[in-house]
Amino acid sequence: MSGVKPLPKELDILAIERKWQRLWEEWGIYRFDWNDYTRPTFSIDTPPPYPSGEFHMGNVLNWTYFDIVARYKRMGGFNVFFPQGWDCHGLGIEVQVEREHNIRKRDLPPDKFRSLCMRLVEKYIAMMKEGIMRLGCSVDWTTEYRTMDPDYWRKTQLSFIILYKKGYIYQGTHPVNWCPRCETAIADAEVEYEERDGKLHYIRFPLADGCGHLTIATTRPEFIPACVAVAVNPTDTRHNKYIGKSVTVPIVNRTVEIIPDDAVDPSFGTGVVMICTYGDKEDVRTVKRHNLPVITILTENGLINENGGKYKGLTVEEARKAIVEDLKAEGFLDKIEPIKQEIGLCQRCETPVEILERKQWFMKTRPLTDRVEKEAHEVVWYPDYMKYRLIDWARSLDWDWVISRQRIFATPIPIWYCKNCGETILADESWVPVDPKLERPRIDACPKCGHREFTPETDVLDTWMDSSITCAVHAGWPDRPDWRRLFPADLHPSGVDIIRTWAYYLMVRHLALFDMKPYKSCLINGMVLGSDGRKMSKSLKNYVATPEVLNKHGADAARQWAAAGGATGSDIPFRWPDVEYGRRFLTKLWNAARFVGSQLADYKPGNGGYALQLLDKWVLSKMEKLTQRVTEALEKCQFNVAIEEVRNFTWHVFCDQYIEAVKDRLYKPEIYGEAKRKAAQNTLYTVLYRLLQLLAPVTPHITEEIYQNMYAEHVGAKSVHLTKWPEADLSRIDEKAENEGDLLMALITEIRRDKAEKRRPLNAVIKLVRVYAGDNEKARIIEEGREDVAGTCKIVRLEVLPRKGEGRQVPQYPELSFTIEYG
RNA sequence: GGGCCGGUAGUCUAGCUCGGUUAGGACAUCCGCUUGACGUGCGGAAGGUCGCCGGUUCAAAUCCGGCCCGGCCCA
Repeated sequence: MSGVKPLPKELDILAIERKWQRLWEEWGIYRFDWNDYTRPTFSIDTPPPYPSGEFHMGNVLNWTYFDIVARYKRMGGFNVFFPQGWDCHGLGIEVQVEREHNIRKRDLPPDKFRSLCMRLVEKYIAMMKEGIMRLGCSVDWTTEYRTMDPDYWRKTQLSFIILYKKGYIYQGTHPVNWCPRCETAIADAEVEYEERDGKLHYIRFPLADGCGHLTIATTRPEFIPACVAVAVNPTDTRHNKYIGKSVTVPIVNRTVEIIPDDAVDPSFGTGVVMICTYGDKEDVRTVKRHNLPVITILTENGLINENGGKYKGLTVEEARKAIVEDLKAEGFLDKIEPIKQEIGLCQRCETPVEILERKQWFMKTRPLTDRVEKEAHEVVWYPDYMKYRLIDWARSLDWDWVISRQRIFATPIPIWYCKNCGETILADESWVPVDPKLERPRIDACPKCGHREFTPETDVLDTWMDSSITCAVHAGWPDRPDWRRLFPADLHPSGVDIIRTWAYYLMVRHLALFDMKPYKSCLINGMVLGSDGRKMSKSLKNYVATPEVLNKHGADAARQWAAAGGATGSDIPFRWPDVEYGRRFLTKLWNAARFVGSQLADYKPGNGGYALQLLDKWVLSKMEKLTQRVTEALEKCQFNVAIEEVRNFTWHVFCDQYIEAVKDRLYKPEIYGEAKRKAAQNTLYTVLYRLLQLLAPVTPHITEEIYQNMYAEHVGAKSVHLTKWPEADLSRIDEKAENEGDLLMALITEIRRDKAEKRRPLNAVIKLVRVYAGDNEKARIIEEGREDVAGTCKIVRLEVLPRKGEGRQVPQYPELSFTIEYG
């Protein structure tokens, strides 16, 4: 075996990244090996992203996190399963298709509309896939799937059928969140809240007995036609005398009862509120508690219906204005006050959400809440406190999960109804995938009445019904008999913002389906903020697009930003200086490797014949301790700690201190001897390799490039990413060598400091340094390292005296001092 | 209103679990140096009441209590 070849001077990081991305894929080195039963498996529940068309910096953060885990685990000897899918369905795509083509979903036949959606999704997937690849993620692309494909429908529908049969799914008429623009029900998790300026209206409701009136306060006067009661707090002495009496609702002249309700806040408004069906979620609770009637006054597209009388056909805003005018004219309106109010908005289109009753499909989730809490405690969370996001959310839910949507681009609900008797026909497990709108059930006649005609369920499933079974689907369910080998997933990664959806829905669905938690650990990433500390968004003009970052500094630099930007789980601002620092580190590492390579032309790895010097032992010992710290940090998903440890060691301990200290030894074997030179060569070769391994999960491209040039032949592994993660060699941990080496480094540093203060170049030759070591022991240590000290500082004559003396003190060792005579 | 997270040099951040080095690092700033890997570099310097107030302790950035200010989630 020949010596090590030097690296080229130029580092074209972008070209290197493209090259290795291509070769890794060609070699298929990230494929999961289904036939390997020797290594333990490690499965990652990659969240299939919603194809927005943009692999944004938030995705970069997220994917960097779990790609680091994947690479670390792979090197740790695991058979890593790293799948990648696409969560295609949903309102977002529909809304975009409607905007792009200036149509509404009902303007086209459903399958035409659907194919427009699919075309858009395909375009977006291609763009995002490019982003994942350019980031250098070690995805097993043979696993790629799309939830909009019939094969995935099959799995979603199968899970629906199983849950139906287990009694988790029911159809019912309950109030649900409703987006009047999208014209569909949406779940609690899809409602976002925003504080807006509203108005509080004080309106007189005459008492039915004619003796005066009560003044109610409401932000939604347009709901007066739907008023079914007026409520006061029973402890409110101003109003509780009216409980049981009646008031006349203005405008509609309906008489409603005054009811007691603890939920009324006496300090809000007048302490008298009207209960409408439904102005907000509190109305829903009150109506249920008191068994009040329901008057629906909104149509599915948010207009006032016939129950609104003369206001029929108006929008909510128009109706509000009109009713306020009428109240004013009739003298019922006392005053209007400005107020801050939280209003619910549709997550996808930001339209204010209403509450409507309409027949919907639900999944029972609340009976599982205790179980969810128990299992959440069994999961290992990174960071730990994030488990409470899940638990608190689960506890806060007061409605079951509405899983039907009145949309098109989604998985169909596999249900028909008998045209005669209305019997619900559930698809058989063998029928799926099926679209009831295009196929009839595979039975001759209704089992109940014998009728032969059926109507399809036209509602479709919430997209979260697709994406909340990924842990099982990734593992191979329902097709692989051995799917429980990869279930539960070892790691579920999630953004802090989607714990309430993704982590939660995964948990309830898998518990309901398989009575088992879906993931063993949950890795949380924070949000990416703009450099101004606010959430990154295009409208705030603090937005940075991923391709701009990758084109400028490459994936390895961007990944360092993601890994080092902050503690795991915390929000991370995007900072160009961080990326630039990452880029400079790559250059530094490259140059260090280039230096090492240039010194190893005659070096044969593993040949021995060297005599390790104090500083060699010093750096090797520190390297082993570094290995322990990095391993420990990665085990705990503390990526920022891991990368900072390696970068600081590489830059400062290895490059600035060790390499500088052994240069003279390397250059002048005729003075110091070949064995000592070989010791430095061996140390350089060993430490650099270790650094490459420790860095490989974070900066996979540059470490591969250096590995392939300098180590592959000797080490034998096809890729640095297939080498075995280093275990610290305890026999090399040498406290004595570290302490003694620290003393030498302190002395060298202080001599350099003297040169800096005297305005002399660092390589200025010093005629004489006289060291007063303070005692025999320190004198011995300095004698042992005298060659490296003298060589590094360019000292012609180095005298070491064992006693205390005059001159410049070394701060860490006050009894140690020296005098300098420059030439 | 409730819950959670955070408040450390001009900026960002580590350390806090388990109290004890001179509170570590990056960027920016200042001074020097073209040193046979690297000026995308090297050496050096300056910059901190660790949010505020109390408590525990020989000892608090770290533990406890209260308060103030940001952020997030939920009512």
